[in-house]
Amino acid sequence: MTSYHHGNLRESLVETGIELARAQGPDGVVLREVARRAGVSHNAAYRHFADREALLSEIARHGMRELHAAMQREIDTADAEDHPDERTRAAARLRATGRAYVDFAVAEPGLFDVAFSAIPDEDGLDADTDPYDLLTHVLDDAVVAGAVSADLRPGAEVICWAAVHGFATLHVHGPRASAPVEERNATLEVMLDHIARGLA
Amino acid sequence: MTSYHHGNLRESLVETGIELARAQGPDGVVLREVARRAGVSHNAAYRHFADREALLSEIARHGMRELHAAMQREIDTADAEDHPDERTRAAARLRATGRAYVDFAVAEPGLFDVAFSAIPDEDGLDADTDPYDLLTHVLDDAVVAGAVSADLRPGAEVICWAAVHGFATLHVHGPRASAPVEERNATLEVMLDHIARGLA
DNA sequence: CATCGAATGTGGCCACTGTCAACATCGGGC
DNA sequence: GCCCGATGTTGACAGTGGCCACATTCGATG
Repeated sequence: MTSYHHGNLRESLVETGIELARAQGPDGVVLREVARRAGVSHNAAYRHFADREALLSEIARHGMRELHAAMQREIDTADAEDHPDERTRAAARLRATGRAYVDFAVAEPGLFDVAFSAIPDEDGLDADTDPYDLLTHVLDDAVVAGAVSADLRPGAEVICWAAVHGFATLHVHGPRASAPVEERNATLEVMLDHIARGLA
Repeated sequence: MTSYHHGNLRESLVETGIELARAQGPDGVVLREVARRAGVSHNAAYRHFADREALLSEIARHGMRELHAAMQREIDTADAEDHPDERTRAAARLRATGRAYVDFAVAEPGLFDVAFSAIPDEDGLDADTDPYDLLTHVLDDAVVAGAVSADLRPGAEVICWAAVHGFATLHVHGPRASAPVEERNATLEVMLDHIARGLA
């Protein structure tokens, strides 16, 4: 039954690590605990990861993919709704992007933390799993649709990202962590208003 | 010379801890290393701090004070400049606030990290050393001076803070850490433009 | 000034972690 | 069928945060 060789250890370690990351954040990803839960001796992980940081990087990569997926879902939902014109549709997609980002961070603080605290490994993310790439496309589309002025396009990714990322971190483990949900959501909408107006 | 009683241990520990925090961030603040550098046995720290987290909180408090001071300095500088009217002056102060925040984060990444990663101890910051309070006042003044519309005042602290905080964290240890300084500064100015226009 | 209790610092200990080196076991290609 | 590389295991080490019992010193009280 339990053969000497696990057969699928690397994947199991990553999955277990993800569980720990979700439950307890970066510090919860303890190599020995991961190994224990995977039913394997401590040290076995070293056959698949150079060190703890390498495992964290893999978990971070997964977190980024999840974040990307959550954003894509919200974008698609916004896209499927009725809109009077393409400009409005593009604006809705941009809003959805930001909302999804914050919602993900709040719903999965541990993963979110790991995603941004771990040093990414040498080869980054695929273009189609990188949240930053997604935002870039949404903004490009918004320019075409006339929701974002071409003059204001340069640097817009960073600005949008900064606003939303800061909002998320302040509310995840920062000084705003104790803010009520309704207030958080209301303020977020106001911020998204600002962004939309500022870029138009 | 080296008497049994240090005489000033608590303060020494905090100072040493600050050095470590500045040099290596939160993980660099190792109780035993702090004690070592303070020329005292490990464990002595427990007479002054409940645990490592308590020392980190104290360091975080210091970081917040430094951040506050840096912001205040920039604000004063902006205030001392010539301005055509009070509206412009208030806008300049708001910009200075944001710039100082980012500059501090980039200049003191370790302290900045500790300030926002450590759990603040029970009694928070004095009103006059809390960066958030400072921002609030700057915004209030800006409303009076007509640089910020009263309609847009609610939630403005959080939005300004989020934008600037996100910008800072993305550039300190996030995916934008490798961005060139000129680009960072240029983008920051654009973001400050957005904020100023968005709140007017 | 003497004394004694509280405050402060010490040394030893424990459980735990990441990492390394040596060894065990397995599975697939000659 | 055998052997070598890949994969897991065991044992060890240094380093950490935290607790305990003990040592030293300071300061208030007599």
